[in-house]
Amino acid sequence: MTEAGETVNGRSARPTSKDVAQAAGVSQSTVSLVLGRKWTGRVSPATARAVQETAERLGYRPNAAARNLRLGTTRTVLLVIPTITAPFFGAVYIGAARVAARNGLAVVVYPPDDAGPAGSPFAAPQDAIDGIIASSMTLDALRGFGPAPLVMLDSGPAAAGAAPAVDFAVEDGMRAVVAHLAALGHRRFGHVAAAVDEWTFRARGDAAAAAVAALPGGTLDRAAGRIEVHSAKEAAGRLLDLPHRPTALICDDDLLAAGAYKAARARGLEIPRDLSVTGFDDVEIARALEPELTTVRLPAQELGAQGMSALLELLEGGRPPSRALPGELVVRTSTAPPPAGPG
Amino acid sequence: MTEAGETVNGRSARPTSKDVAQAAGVSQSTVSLVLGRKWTGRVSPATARAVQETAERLGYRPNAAARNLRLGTTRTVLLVIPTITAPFFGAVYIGAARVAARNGLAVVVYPPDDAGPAGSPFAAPQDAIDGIIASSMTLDALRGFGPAPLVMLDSGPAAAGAAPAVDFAVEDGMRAVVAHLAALGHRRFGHVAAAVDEWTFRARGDAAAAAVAALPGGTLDRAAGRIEVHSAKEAAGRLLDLPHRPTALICDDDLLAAGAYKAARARGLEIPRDLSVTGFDDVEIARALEPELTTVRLPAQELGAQGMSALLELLEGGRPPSRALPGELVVRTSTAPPPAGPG
DNA sequence: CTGAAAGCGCTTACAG
DNA sequence: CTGAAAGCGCTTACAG
Repeated sequence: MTEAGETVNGRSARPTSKDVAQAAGVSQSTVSLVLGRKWTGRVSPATARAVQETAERLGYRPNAAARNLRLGTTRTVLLVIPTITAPFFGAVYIGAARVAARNGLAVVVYPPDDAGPAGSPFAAPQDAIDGIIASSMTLDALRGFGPAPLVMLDSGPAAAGAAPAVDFAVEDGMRAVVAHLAALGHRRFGHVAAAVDEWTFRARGDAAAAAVAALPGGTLDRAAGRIEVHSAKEAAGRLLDLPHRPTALICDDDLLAAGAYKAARARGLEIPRDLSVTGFDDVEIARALEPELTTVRLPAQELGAQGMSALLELLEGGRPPSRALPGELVVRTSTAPPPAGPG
Repeated sequence: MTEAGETVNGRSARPTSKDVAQAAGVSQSTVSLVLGRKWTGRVSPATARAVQETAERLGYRPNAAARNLRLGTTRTVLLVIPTITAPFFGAVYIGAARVAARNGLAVVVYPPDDAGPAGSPFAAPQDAIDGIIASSMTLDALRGFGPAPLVMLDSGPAAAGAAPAVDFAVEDGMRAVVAHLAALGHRRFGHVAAAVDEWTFRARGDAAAAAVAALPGGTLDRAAGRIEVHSAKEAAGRLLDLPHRPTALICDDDLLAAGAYKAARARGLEIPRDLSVTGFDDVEIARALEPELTTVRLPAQELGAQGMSALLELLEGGRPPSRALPGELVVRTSTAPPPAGPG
């Protein structure tokens, strides 16, 4: 291993544009022009080729700090997400990072854990960024970040009014869930809600309520839990212990559905024979559950990718339009007609 | 929203140390000294205080690019992991990022998805980093990254020979699993192996084989699958279809165990009555499964944290020792004595 | 105790 | 077509 700062023969191990210039017998500015792809019409093709070859041979890579200082730019953007451990946000990150890298940008994730920016012991990276993409939060939570080009993801119309936004059409997804269950014959629903004050969950809850209300004879009870298996089990249990218990549990999230499975099993209810259960998101756990979970697939990676594209457009002075990405109902084996009988 | 480069009253919106100097009536070097905390004995306390107050009032933050250029440092390190979507690596990231932030370092994750560095379309971020932490890979996979201070995580003794390393004591963990099952009375084991050529999985497999071999009457069959539910189900199924089928399935990973659950259910086997199953890692899915999974908890966050600490030490010229973090057997309800009978 | 100056490695007018 | 020079905003000898 050779350390970055090490010198070989009294010379810096990492060549600069000056070194390339010297080796190629041209001026440093010519090197910069050529490698910055601004040479056509200003440098002869032969010289350009020589410079390129010399740079390649010496393994030259421009110094990012110098470039950033000169240009007043950092080529890095901040991705603000509630948590990186949830597979959903991992996918958002991948989508964003992929588009970013294609455009020579780096993505730094913040905050690195579940602690919010406020009161966080973490150094504030917002000093060295060109823009911000925030997912699944309110504009309010972004106050600590100061002014910077901003794109909001999965944050609803309020955020969309203040910044270019990419959302999911979660209401459509939820309506598809209710329609699917209604078509199977269900009328008594339980909503296992995420106890998280975010637009995306309010929208899911409102859409479920509206869709059930539009159903002749439809009823909906609700219990909220944290997005965590045991809290969800407890919430779902409350619904299942109702005197007139629901025949279908609509969960705001796949992990919540895992908790609903536990609550059902604890009561000797078999899914989907005695109880139908649905999730939302379609993360890996949906297919790990037994029976596999009927859920709404949210294109998380696409969300990140489109968010980054919008930020890129914003950075270039454009006005990217806000948009909504459709979800897709994925019917698996956790849903079936309600049990016949007195229910 | 105000863009970073915007000017107000013909003046750059973001103050520099020169602005602070002018406002405080001192030289720019004094500002730098004071804010860099190198002023004691060189600047009078009164002046220092005045500078600090002025900087605060103007909302001054040093320009990172200028600082990096001058210092030849970037204050960012690369975290190279196989994938960010696996909850395990999310935890590693959090641990590393937490320690990094406490020391004013940023962490950039690479590669942003499952594609390896080789042939990846992603820009190479290794041009602007101070060091690298790589988790769960071979030194070989790091060839593209050139020389940089390096710490290896969860990569075994071969890596530890070349760089400071933090590993898990996975062999101990696997021995604890076998001992636990043996104490329950199991003798016929199946090993659902991860089809991943990494030290950590080879070590798990070898430790399981050795521990079972040391058991009077112990037998071990093996089947490998990708770390993905359906592939795991298929691998576990092969083991369960053996003429003399195992009474316990030892899985290299919790997700593999989820597949084993499916294989068992598909054959009408009830866990743990007819079959015991164990996992490894203790990620969220372990508790989402029904019954909850007996597994080995690997302190992933601690791995990231200790890795970053080691890198910090390395960056300061030290020689951090390699070390191994103990796992912990977590006994839940997926393990029980083997069924009595001809088995 | 304080300031003027050099220089990190780039990009980009500007002059020729 | 090519080069000399300025300057981005810092840190750190150096001079006083």
